[in-house]
Amino acid sequence: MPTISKEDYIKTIFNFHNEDGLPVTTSKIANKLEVTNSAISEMAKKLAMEGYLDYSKYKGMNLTRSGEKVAMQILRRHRLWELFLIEVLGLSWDEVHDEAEKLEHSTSDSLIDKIDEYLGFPKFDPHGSPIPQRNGILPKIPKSIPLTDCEVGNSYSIVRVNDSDNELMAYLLKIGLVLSSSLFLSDRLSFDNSITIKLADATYSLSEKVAEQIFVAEEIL
Amino acid sequence: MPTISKEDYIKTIFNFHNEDGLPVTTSKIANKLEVTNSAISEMAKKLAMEGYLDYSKYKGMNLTRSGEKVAMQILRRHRLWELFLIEVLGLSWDEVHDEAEKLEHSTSDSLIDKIDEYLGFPKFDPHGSPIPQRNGILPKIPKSIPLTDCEVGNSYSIVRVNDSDNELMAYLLKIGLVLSSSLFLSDRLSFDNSITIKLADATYSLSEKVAEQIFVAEEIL
DNA sequence: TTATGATGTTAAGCATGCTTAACTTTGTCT
DNA sequence: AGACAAAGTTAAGCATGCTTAACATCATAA
Ligand SMILES: [Mn+2]
Ligand SMILES: [Mn+2]
Ligand SMILES: [Mn+2]
Ligand SMILES: [Mn+2]
Repeated sequence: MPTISKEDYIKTIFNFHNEDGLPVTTSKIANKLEVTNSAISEMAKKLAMEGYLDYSKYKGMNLTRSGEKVAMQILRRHRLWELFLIEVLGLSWDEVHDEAEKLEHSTSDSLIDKIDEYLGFPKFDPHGSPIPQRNGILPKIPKSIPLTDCEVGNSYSIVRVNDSDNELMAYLLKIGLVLSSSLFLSDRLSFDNSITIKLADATYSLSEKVAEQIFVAEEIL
Repeated sequence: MPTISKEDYIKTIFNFHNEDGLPVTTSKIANKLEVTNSAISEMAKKLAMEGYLDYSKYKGMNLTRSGEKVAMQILRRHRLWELFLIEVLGLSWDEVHDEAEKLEHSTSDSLIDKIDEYLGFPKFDPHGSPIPQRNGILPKIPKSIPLTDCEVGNSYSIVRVNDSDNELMAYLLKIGLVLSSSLFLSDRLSFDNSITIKLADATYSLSEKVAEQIFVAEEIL
């Protein structure tokens, strides 16, 4: 029912709210969607009018029940497409996000249900995010923390990666930092919060900004 | 590069031109796309400016080389998706056109090439229309005539069906009039040009408007 | 050949989703 | 508290792709 733009707004608001539980700010969405703050302010009014958002000026936004339902629908489409493109059509880890970003707006419920069935009703997408089920319920995610919050000297396994920048994805794929791989956190510079990690075959230094995108669980020894 | 609207305009112009070789009229496109004539006139000017059309007022439209290239691209996406949805995801004959009508605008060249490869580089879609190859070349179609031009007393096999109305498609599927099936043309009323056909299991009367959508080849006995 | 209806085009206006520029509110630091 | 910068909002305007209404051209038949 909503337009393509509105679907992307609603999805983005959900994702930010899901990160920290706080009302989502205008600037965050503007930055993510690469439009100006004023576009967000205007759209927020419309989405609130249409019942998708709770919004009061200067106070940020929260999805209503109805908005959350839309968000689940779009995330379901996005994440099932990502998995399908990798599993069935052989696209690579770093290509699927951009394709899914478009396909998520052109897929009927009946088609996405067929894809879900074809894949065997998977619970997680290729980057470790949970796939909303047909009933709108989001599978429980394994406990994980961002690499920025980890302790030097420990080993971790990759649980989830924020896939929204495909250049970053291509880099992580290249160095072998993919889902389920192990890493050892060997150092952190307090100068810039950059970290040093050991993967299977080599050692890499990652900036704080990169480390923020990577979510891990403590390795069970 | 063109917008979704423009892609649909260009595709529609190609299809009409392909039918009879004449310059395509404003009304035909307006009728097909369910917009007013004035929307077509305006868009024709823009598409001509952008180099996709030859167009002079009151004289109809023809695609340029550049317009034809776009048309091939969109038809390729549309028809490969239709086949893929049927072959891989199990959608039915009458469902795929509407899905493909949306997906054709959200599919990168690299993704559609993967689909093409997955299907084994097919030459025809599920309704008998040729699928443009990666190089933009349209496979040669088997010689066929509309059911309206057939002779009473002969047998024919179904070569192609115009799939743009999904209610009609569902009806044809229901009565077993699908690709490659045989029919015997037993009667024609000159009163309304309706025809009577015998399929494997039963006899049906089809209006002229329906018969126009069905293309057949004389059965080799 | 001229009237007439069908077909096609233009003009004005609207909704959507953006922009920039001007203005308002908020949070923070002194 | 007061000042200042950051964040957010509003106003005005633009492009796209439609609409309706008015106007232009075409085809054709008396
Ligand atoms: Mn993604
Ligand atoms: Mn999207
Ligand atoms: Mn079709
Ligand atoms: Mn389309």
